[in-house]
Amino acid sequence: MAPDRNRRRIPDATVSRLPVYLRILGEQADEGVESISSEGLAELAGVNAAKVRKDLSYLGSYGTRGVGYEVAYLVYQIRRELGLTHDWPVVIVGAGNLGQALAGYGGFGERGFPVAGIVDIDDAKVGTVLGGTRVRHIDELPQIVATRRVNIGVVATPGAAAQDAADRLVKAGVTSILNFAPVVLSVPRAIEVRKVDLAVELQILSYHEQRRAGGAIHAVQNGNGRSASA
Amino acid sequence: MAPDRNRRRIPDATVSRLPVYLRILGEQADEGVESISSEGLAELAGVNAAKVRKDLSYLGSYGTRGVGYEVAYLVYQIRRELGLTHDWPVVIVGAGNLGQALAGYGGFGERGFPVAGIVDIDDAKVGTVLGGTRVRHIDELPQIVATRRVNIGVVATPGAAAQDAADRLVKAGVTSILNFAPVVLSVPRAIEVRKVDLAVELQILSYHEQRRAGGAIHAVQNGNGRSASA
DNA sequence: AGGCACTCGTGCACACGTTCACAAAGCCAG
DNA sequence: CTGGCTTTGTGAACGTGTGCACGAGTGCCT
Repeated sequence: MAPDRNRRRIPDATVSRLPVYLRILGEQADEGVESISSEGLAELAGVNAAKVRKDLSYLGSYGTRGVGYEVAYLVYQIRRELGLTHDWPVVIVGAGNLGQALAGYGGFGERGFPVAGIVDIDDAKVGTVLGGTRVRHIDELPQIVATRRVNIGVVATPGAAAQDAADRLVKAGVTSILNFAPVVLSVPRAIEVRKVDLAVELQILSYHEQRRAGGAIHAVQNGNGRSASA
Repeated sequence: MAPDRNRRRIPDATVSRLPVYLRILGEQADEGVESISSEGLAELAGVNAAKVRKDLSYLGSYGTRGVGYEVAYLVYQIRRELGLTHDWPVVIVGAGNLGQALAGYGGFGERGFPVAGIVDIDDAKVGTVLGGTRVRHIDELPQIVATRRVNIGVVATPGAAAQDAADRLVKAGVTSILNFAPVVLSVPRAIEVRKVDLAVELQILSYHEQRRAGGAIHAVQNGNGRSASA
């Protein structure tokens, strides 16, 4: 059999960095770079070189000592591990401000996540066209999920409607959800949920600003010493 | 002096959960709930009760044993700790799909982060009105930041323009940045950067989907056992 | 062929975060 | 006032993630 089949579990922290490496490697490939060292990649990703090596070691030993990593091969391996060897169509629930922006944003399809459909509960919105996709009624959700083989749903509704949206997605057969609504979704254990909450992000920044202002006499004034920040 | 002035450092993990508690407590207050236990709050936030207690203990001892926490007081304390006692105006760079959605989304101002301005480098977009705010040219950024006392900038440009946007924000005097562009920003150490990357989130979901499909014979079929997921 | 410079892969120690478990503290009933 | 019930606050154990430091390969140059 193959040396080791994919039974190794990759730590969450690593999984969340692999997409960053992948994007950078893609850019490097476009620029004609064929080989890259852990230190070079680390610099571009804004992380520690040892971390890069450890992260990549979970995929297997795909580097060459004394040389570095072959960019194209590494791209292939990361894509394979992340399941990006084929497209994952997504369905968007909610055609408000955010849903429209998401549907209109081309970057989705380009990166392997084509919008299979966008639905809303409001009849006034149904029928309008967003980014080449016609808004359909939420009752058509099961059909869209089934015929387009959708596994990933995006909740882009107001908070009050989010749990209902999630329930419908789950019932329709979706197994992963990306939630933009500011609520904690309650779903069966087997469903993977990730949350993006703008208010939370801003409040975290607010905490640091407040701390800066309220506390230290040694208010950080030193302008320089650049550091890459994820 | 006061028992202990705010010189305790709150762990990052806790800071990122406080906004969630805050929102839930606000909702509870609106429903007339006056007191809540760590277990009740934990349930609503989808976390462990011990974690809630430890998180809240970093703010001080604001609970009452045998009873729980007084909702209104806790709201006040969390808001104070997060620096939400006053508004933090934000400036948005980039009036594309995302920038428009952010400006149009009312929830920003409501939560204490009014949009002080939105700028773009494209003259064609300057002058259009989004969510009550007129788009101005990016050259006006320093003026907006100065006159409106803006500390927080939002980068909503395409990837290629993001570093320039960040540079301009920093030069204008912004000290925190929320970055939606899929690039690692290089900024002075003193600047706090948080990143929101949709492609990364989707790719993480893809990883789990791929794992589900490729691996286990014991494909998780058990429909129930609800769990709250952040 | 041998030595040297370079870079990966990883064992190990440390830091951070989570969870358990329990004493301390408050409330209430009788 | 006492005893019992509830819930907080936190010490301690555990698990996960990070970063150093170094052995082990690899390629290049002489």
